[in-house]
Formats: sequence, C-alpha cells, structure tokens
Amino acid sequence: MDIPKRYDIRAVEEKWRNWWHKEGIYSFNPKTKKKIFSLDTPPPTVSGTMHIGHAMAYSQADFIMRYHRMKGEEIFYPWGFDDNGLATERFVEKKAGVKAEDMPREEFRKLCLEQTKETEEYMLNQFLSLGISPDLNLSYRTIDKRVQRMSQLSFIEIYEMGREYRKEAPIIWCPECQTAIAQVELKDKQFSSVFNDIVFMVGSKQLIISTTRPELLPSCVAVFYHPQDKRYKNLKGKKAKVPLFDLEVPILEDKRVDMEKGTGIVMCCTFGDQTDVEWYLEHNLPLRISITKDGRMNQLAGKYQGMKIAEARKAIIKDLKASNMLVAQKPISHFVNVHERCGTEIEFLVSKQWFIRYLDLKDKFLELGRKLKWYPKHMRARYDNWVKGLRWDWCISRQRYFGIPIPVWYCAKCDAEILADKEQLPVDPLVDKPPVKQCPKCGCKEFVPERDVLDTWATSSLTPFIPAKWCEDEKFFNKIFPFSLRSNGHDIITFWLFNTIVKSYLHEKKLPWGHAMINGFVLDPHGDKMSKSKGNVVHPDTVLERFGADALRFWAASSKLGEDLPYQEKELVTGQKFLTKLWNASRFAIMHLSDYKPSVKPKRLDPVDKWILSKLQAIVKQSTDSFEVYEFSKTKQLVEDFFWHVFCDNYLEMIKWRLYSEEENEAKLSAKYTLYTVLLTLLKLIAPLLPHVTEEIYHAHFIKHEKQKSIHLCSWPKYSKALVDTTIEKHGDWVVDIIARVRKLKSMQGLSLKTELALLVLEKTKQQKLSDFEATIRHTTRARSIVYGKPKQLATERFGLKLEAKLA
RNA sequence: GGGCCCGUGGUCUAGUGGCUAUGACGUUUCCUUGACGUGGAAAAGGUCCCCAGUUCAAAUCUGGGCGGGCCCACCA
Repeated sequence: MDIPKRYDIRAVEEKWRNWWHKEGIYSFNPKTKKKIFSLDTPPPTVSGTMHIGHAMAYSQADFIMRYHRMKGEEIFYPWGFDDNGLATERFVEKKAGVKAEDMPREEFRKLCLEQTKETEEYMLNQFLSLGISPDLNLSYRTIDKRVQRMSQLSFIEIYEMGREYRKEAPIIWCPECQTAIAQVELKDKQFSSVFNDIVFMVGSKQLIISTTRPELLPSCVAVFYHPQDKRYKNLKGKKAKVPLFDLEVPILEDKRVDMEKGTGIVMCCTFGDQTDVEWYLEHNLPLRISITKDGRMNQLAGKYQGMKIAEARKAIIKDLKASNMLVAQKPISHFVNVHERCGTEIEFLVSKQWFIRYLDLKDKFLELGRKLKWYPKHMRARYDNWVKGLRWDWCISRQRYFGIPIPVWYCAKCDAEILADKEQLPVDPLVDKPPVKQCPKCGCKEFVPERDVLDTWATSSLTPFIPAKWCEDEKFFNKIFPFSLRSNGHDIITFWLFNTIVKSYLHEKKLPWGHAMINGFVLDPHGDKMSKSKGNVVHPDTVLERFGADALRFWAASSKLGEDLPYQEKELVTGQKFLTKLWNASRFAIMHLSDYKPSVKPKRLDPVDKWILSKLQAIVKQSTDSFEVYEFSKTKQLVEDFFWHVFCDNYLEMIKWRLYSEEENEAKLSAKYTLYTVLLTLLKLIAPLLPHVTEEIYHAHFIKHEKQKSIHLCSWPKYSKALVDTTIEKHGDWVVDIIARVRKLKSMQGLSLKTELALLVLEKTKQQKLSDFEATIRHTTRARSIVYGKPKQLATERFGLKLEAKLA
C-alpha cells in the first residue's frame, strides 16, 4: 500500500473516530465470558461546553480503558450527561434569556429538556473529538424517565429504611437561586466589609458589640461572651437591650466566642452564620427570622420591611448613627460563604426540607474509604478529612423547577407523608395522583403535592447504578456491579465520590467500585488556576483544531496521575512532532517491509536485532506495570524515549545497510523480522495514548498480517524473558557509543555525517566481543576499515571503550 | 488554625540513598545523509528552595524554616 508522505492529522482523526463507532469497536458484549473492566466517569454537567479540564481528565481515563481493552478484557464504558439541577437551569436561563420563576413550571421544564438535548449533542461531539472510547449504546441522561424512576425508587427505599426525614431545620439558603443548598456547594469569597461597634444597653450601662451585619439586629436572640472573659463575667444572667428594636435578649456564656475579636462580645442572630445555628440549637434560643427567601427584610424588621439586605444594612447604620448608638466603624476584609454557582452570600433560614440521616454512619464511611484502592494513595486523606468533618445530614430537597420530583404528597389536614407506589414511578406529584384515596392516619381526602425536586447529587450519586440497570435487570446488575474503576477530579472527592459511596452503601451495603483514579487540574502556563476573570482560560476546541486529538492526549499523558498540569503549548508542539516522527519512521519501515511476510522467521538473528529486542522487553514490562497502577505518564515517557532515541536515532541507522543491500540474505531477513516486530510492539504500547495515528499506521500495513480489524482490539504486548540477553545489550550499547563518538568527531569538525573514515581503531581487548557487530559499525560510521590496537585519540568515556578515528 | 501534595538548568519534567542528575522546549554551532529540515549531529546552561541532622554516601531519609497549590474549619 502507498503511504502518503504527510500525515493529515485532522482528516485521519475524523475518519477513524467515525469508523470506530460505526464498526462497534467499543461495543460491550453482555453475553461475554471474559473478565469485565468497567468505568464510572462523571457525567459532565450540561453547561454549554467542554472545558480543558474535562479534556485532560477524560483522556486520562480513556488511556486506562484502551489499555484494558487490549489486555483482552470486556470493556463496560458508559457515557452520561448530568442534565438536571441548578447548573443546568442557570445555563438554560442564560441561553434562552428567561427566568424560571417568571414562567409556568411546565413550560420551563420543557424548555430545559429541549435546550439540554441540543447542547448535549454538541457537547458529545466535543468529547468524542478527544478520541475517547465509550460505548454510546450505554448512554444515559440524568433527566431520562428511567433515571427519574431509579432516583425516586432510591428515595423511597431510603425512606423505608427510616433514613429519610422531613424536618423544619436551619438550612443554607441562596437568596439569588432561591433554594436550599448543601454544605459542599459553598465556597469562600473575600469581601471588604465594616465592623460596626453598636451600643446595647444593659440597665443604664452601655455594652459595645461589633458586628458586620447590623441588619440582623431584629433577629438578635442573645448576646454571648467567653466564660473566661473577666470583663463580662458580671453580666451573667442579665439582659441586653437591642438598639432600634424593642427587644431584650439574654446575656450568655459560650466558649466559641473569640475574646480577641471586636469587643469580645457577640450578638447571636437567627441566623447570621453557622455558629448562630449551633447556639440556637444548643441554648434553645427563640427563632426570629427577619430575612425572607428572596433576600429581603420581613415584618420583624419593622420599618425596614421589604428592603433588600444591603439596603437595610445602610438604613440601619444611618439610623444607629442618628441615635448615637453607633460608636465606631472599622473597615475589614473577611471571608464569607457564598454559593459556588452564583457567588451570592448565603443566608441561614428555617424551612421544611428532606434529609438523609447519615452522620451516624461516619465510621462505616471511613471503613469503606479504607477498602477502596486509591490512585494516587494519598487522595484518601481528603475523603477521610471530609467525612470526619461532616456536621449536617444530607439535605436532598431543592426548591427548583428542572429536576427529579420528590415522589411525595402530604395530607392536607395532618401533613402525613404519602409516598408514591414503586410501580407508579416515575411520578410527578404536581400532575399525578397519590396512590391512596384517603389519608391512612386521619382519613382526609385532600392531598398537597410536594413541589420540591431532588438535589442533583441525589441522582448523580447513582451513576454506577444507572448503566448497570439497578432494579431493572438483576442478573445484569450483578454482572456489572460493583464497577472496576471510578475516575474523577480531586475537587469532587468530597461530594460526588463520597455521595456515591453513601448511596451504594445504603442500597447495596458495599463499595460501588474497586479502584478510584483521581486526576488533577489543568493550570495556566504559570501554574495558576484558570478562571474567566483572569482571562487565562484555554478552550479545548481551539487546541484540537490546531494540534489534533492525539497531540492533546500526548499532553494529557504527560502529567502523573493526580498532579496538576500546566497548559504548555510547547508540549502540544512536541506531541505533534512525535506524531510526525512516528509517521515517518513507519513509512520508512513499511517501505522496506512491503514484500515481507511475518510468518517467515529468520533462522538466526543478527546481534543488533537481538540487542533491540532485548531492550524492548524492559519497555514492555515497565509499560504494563505502569498501566496497571494508572501511571500512564510513565508509559508515555518510556515509549517516547525508546522510540525516538533507541529505535529511530540508533537502531534504524544501524540496520540501513542490511535493508538496502541487494542480496536477500539471512541478515536482511533478520532486520525485517525485527523491524516489523519492534515497530508493531511500539505502536501497540502507545495506542492507548495515541489511538488515531497508531490506527492509521496499523491499517497502512500491519492489518494485512494481523488478525484484528483495529489495533485497539489487538493484544497487548507480552514480556518475553527468553528475549532478554544482558550481554548482548551491553555489547550493543558499546556499538552505539562508538557510533555516537564518531558522530561527535564529525560534528565538531563541521563535517557531514556521511563523511568517510579512512580507518577506525578499536581497542584490541574488545575485539572478540565486537566482532559480530563489525559490519554494522563499519557501515554506520562509514569507516573503510576497522583495525584493533591501541587507540591514541578520543580517550575513554562512558563504557571504558577506547577508539581512534582517522578521517579520509 | 487543621489535613494532604509540591518546590530539580530560562520553562516544563524524570529520578524515594550509590556511576559524570533524565528528557523535552528554548538558545548557539554544524550537517540539504537514500523515513523525516515539523529533520539529524553536537555545544552551552543546574547553589536539585534554605538550614540542621542521620549515613561511608542525601535531590532522595529525619527535623525545622521559606514559598506555592488543593481540601476542610473559622469568617461576630
């Protein structure tokens, strides 16, 4: 076959991507008897586009899957999208220019379904353009009817276990998104603010209290000082009068008070922060909520009612000043909890929410964390750290629109919870009827449907259940579950990975996977985090356009698993150069192999061929071992180095004289046999990382002689101890050294490498060991003759070899 | 404040006790060699963050410090 001189990256990559899916190269065979290797990857959130972090993480997981496919295992590699929840709503609102609360619920849900479908098609193409190898027949969306059913079923089962409860409880509330959010959805943001020293009256005495949130004065329920604070000891049991509002609150002790901060005395409001929540619960304080769900002041705030929080703060400060109750203001800069999706400062409210009770299972979760094999190992510490720090049960209800409905109705009279029948799922309580005609508790015939939807994590924590057909096909489920591997970023260990373990434990009493591989972040070239505000975001589409998928994967393979990877364009350039080199070396080989049949084996191998075959074994062994522990970067480095420096720079040069010889003799056959074997082995070793170029080369020649229709279905190279010969390796290395030093000599003199040598003098003592290599040395260095004696020039370097070269 | 990770030529990186510290990119010089000029050959370039200790021997182990990252806690 004619092989084109240039490798057309974009055309070739697209061709194979389509072919692989059309030919079912990635198809899972449910009837398989082979060992199944399965992967649970994060279904990307439908938020518009793939980002560079995705590109790295999904490539890295794909390396592993392709390796296992070549190992001969049956690959179960599903693909999913997470397309419900807040992130999706935000995306749709922005894209369509609407606000969910301004339109009928059904209409908004319909819009979301349409928009996500469209965006998913676009995003799927982006992901596939990385050359990843999922079986698209195993695709799912978290808003699918069958996933809704599964998620609701999970809800009902956990309810039946007695682990779900609905409770009026302080919850973390985002006034912008108007929903309860979880602890994990918070992040820190630095704000400049003001410490206001406000006067509270205790009898006729003034008590100065510092606060950044004077608008919460109407919510003040107590004042605290530290039990060891002598300044305030005398106030114990007394009452303080809150300025502007006609309130008297108790003065209490608590060791959580920081004596150094402000005046060492703090007001407790329901609720300003998490400590307030804890004090409210522990000291049995009254509840005085003055902020509404949309972030405005309510009737408790009196004349400030209706104002937004920021407005109320200003107005109250103004009034405090006017009445001389504000004695000082100090500007400060502090960190505040904000909702990670919108950056809005969160509030604490009390509202009825559904929870999964799991704080009692912390020890069990820690035990499961120890059972899971983590790659890299130290990532478990993050999980442990998180589990140990858990303080709230899992709030799974969200006051949103586009999500999976909570399958519950409430008795209009006694508020009894009526759960949907399992047979009736999926269900939407707003549309569907409850499974009973009257309340089993009070007989009332009216029901109120639950309006809330499930937290998206309550569903995406089921990702190993979804493609494994949990509660749909028991036989299939038992075949697939638990999965072999979960891959995800270190940033989501604490929720996605953790929540999945929670659900898996609750339903199945075991770990959802055997191994977890944890990938790092993509950073900008200086090692800083990428962010829109810094303007240092790199888009994978542009990278793919310019360098192609294999080059991008080459870059993604250069980071050790779990390590952050700076985006360096030069690494993409290096990748492209590697592809070109691979292409050209293969072209050269194929040119010489066109009439060669691998079934014809030479009777005797040339020592140079033995040398490279022996060295290749170490590469095979180490590459295999590295892939087994998810260290694809090691494999990449080994193969890259061997291919370039051992195979191209030296081996090909050393066998040219045999390949070009007119005579079809044993020596030439030995070269061809070895060239075929070594190149095919290297192609296979690098195929998981560079699937396109290796497939193209495989089809250009090797497919004629190999059985498989794709290189990705070929068997992974096996280490052969019989081929290892350390003596030959040592002698071959001498030869390489001799050639290198002759090259250096010529280079230093500014001569072409094809300049002939009149005479090459090698050490007499090495004569016997080098005799088999003599023809190779002579041809490769272009020496007219070799003699053995006592060389005077080019003294000993690395291998204790001495030589002398005389130019012609 | 707690936990974990990291600190190697200009840049990125390999290297968990032992030969002259690996490779890539960049820089300089030379070579149009029959796979490849998107190439080849060669050269220059390193206090292995700092200090102390263990050891015959430390980039590597221990302690302390400095700097960076991520997660958690705090955030009146």
